[in-house]
Amino acid sequence: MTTQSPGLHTHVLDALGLEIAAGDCPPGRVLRTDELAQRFDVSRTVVREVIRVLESMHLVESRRRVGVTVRPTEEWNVYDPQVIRWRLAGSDRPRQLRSLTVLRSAVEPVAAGLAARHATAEQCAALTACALGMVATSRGQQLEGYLRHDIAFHRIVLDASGNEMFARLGDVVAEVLAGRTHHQVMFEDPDPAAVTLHVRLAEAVREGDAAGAERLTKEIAVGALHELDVLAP
Amino acid sequence: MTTQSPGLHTHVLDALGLEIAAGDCPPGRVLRTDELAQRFDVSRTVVREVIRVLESMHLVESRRRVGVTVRPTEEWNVYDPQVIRWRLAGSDRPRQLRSLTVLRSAVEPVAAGLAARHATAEQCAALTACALGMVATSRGQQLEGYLRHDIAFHRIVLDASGNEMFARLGDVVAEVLAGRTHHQVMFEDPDPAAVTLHVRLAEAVREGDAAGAERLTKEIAVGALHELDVLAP
DNA sequence: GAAACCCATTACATACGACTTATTCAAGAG
DNA sequence: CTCTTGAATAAGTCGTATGTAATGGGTTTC
Repeated sequence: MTTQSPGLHTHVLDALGLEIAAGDCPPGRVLRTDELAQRFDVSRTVVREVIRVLESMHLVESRRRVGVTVRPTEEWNVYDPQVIRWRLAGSDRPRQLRSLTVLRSAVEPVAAGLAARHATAEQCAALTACALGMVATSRGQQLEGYLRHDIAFHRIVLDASGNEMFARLGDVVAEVLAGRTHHQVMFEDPDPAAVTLHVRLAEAVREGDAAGAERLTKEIAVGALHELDVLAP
Repeated sequence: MTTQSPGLHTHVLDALGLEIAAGDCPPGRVLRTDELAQRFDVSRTVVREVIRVLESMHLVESRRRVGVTVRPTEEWNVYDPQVIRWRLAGSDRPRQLRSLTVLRSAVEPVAAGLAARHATAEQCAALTACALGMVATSRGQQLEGYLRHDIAFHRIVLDASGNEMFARLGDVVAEVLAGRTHHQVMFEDPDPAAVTLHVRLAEAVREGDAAGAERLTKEIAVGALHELDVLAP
């Protein structure tokens, strides 16, 4: 998905991005383009393009005569899906999941309220279908299927809000849900209460009940946060 | 601030980014690296680095034999501060301001609630100072000074929330506030009610009143949305 | 005549080497 | 001790050459 083509550029970018996001290169560390070219066995051209991309993500800063310095975490473009993926693959994945879940708890209720007002008939139908799919896969170790419906559900709500900033968080939410499912052991079936909440949320949106949709989404978010508290220190 | 050095790369990137964000290059339009190199009178190397950066922002897609195609708006990384700046400079600035203000109305109340719980003494002091600064500049055509305090105020709240995703929205909020102030005619003094709300919000955070902070921030957001409704169609 | 196959064209992808420029650091002059 | 100056350094820029994949047309085949 991310690596559309196994090009040289993509490979080096991913490797470097992962290293930096994982903290292997602490802030202030300087990288030399020549060294990187040698290390990855690519030309300086490719390295420079990668550096430029990392620079646009504010992960590094390139200055003459000094080299490429890793910037402190607070300056990274943490909303870049690529950066999110790199960080979720690293060691502080729990902290990252918590930050993102708190963000979800702020955004999704408002988005759901807007969705209740603006959702089209097609979106309502799709939402109900996803909720049904979640019910159908909620028992019997079908976590992968459940995850797929869960992701689609939240993406539709964000899209239906009619706000493009919300809509573009669909990828972020997908990463969070996938990360949560794949992180913890997959022996447990999803929380039945959460399934019920999703079904009722689909109803609320269909009926245009903005306040109800917002409240139900808040409950879902609280459940997600609580789940994190239980499973992560 | 953004353009630290008037390098060739930065110049071309800004020019192309602005063009695309402004919609001068509609989605599907193909650009040729050779043409761009000629147009900007730079080498293909520079153009390719720029293209790579635009590609990482999902503004364009580069494919062999076909060229660099502009991607549809829905796929852009609209949380990239650079993209936000480009779009705010373009023609659909009102729409953009509305989207971002709705995002603020979702995020900032929750952030304020968290800030009331986690703010340090220094942050509380700085918040109060900003509120005082807003009061001091709220009359007599001192909009620039008011804006500076307003931006600092919201940035502190987002920082004090302790959530890095919220904290990183400080730049976005700054762009929105600056865009709003510089967009509308600057003859009018800021809304006195908004000033009062900020003062009370600083108090609520200092007293650790999370619910109050959240409610006050919601009121500020409602005011901002209403202001947009009045000034933009 | 339609579908499958092949090949030449095209524009990006990668590489390499030369030169430029800004920045730093240190040595030397005042 | 401060300021100036200059040498060293690593990124910035450029031009060119070659690799590579996707497209479009032409040919073959059934």
